[in-house]
Amino acid sequence: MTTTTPLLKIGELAKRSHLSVGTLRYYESLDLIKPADRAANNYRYYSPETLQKVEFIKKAQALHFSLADIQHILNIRASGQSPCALVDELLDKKIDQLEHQIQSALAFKSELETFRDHISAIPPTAPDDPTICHHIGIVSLDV
Amino acid sequence: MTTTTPLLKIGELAKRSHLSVGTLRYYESLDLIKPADRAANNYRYYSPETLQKVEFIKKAQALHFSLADIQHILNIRASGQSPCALVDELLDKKIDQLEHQIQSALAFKSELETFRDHISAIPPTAPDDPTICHHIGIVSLDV
DNA sequence: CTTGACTCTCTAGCTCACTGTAGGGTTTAT
DNA sequence: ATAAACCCTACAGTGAGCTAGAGAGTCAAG
Repeated sequence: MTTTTPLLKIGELAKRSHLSVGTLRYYESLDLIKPADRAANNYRYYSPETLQKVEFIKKAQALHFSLADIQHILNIRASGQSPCALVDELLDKKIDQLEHQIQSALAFKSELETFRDHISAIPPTAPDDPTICHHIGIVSLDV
Repeated sequence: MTTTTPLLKIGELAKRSHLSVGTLRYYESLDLIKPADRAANNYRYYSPETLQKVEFIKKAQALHFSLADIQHILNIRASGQSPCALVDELLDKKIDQLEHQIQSALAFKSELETFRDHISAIPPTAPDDPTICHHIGIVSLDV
């Protein structure tokens, strides 16, 4: 009693993956997925494993991997190797990037706050003043 | 002894502002600046105040205001009003946005770190494993 | 046999702040 | 007179990840 799992048309795959048909075709254009078959009508027919692949893509995206990263991971896997080392490396990189982002956002935020405090003591630029806005006019970004 | 300050050609303005000629023309396309005159040769001739305006734009950009924001500020100024209130409001908004960014980056970073620690205990996906990469396979982002 | 829901390809558009190129005209210095 | 250096317009391209639309073909149900 072998249940033959049928191939999926793109709409079906879209429904199950909660991605749009357009997105799936876009992924194909990036060689992330490809249909197991193209019937005479030129319709895409996907093997059910494609759903796993798409879920993988979504999970990797949730980790903020780019589609290019994901393509790379998928290529390694397709060549029969384990992509885990790459994944770990990318993960480390992401964490480092986040740390950088956080630090510079913190620094910039405190700069802006200092700036805001500084300008709150300054009256608004008068209409006949040649300056556009003193509040910005004084920016040197060391405040 | 009145020194008549001459009008600037675009290359001169570019040099003094350390912006490219292309950028200045781009700013004109966004109505951020415009030449005081166009001579018979169709060259742009800028009044020296344009340099102040361009410096203003650069300072506002340094505060991470978008060109659309800047255009808005400039329009208010051009209509004879003080844009300072708008500037203050935009500044507050930026600070709030930064705070949000920082918080979500922090949260996401600790999520990634937890995830990394979690997967470091898991062996790499074997080549004959149907999973693409266990390290990502287990992502649910509550880890 | 027709209607509606699907599918296809190809193209363009979105955001943002530019940069680069092609194909011309103008000015300045020698 | 000529060559370098400048100026002009108009359009395409960048990155990321899609979305939307035109125009056409296909399939299943009633």
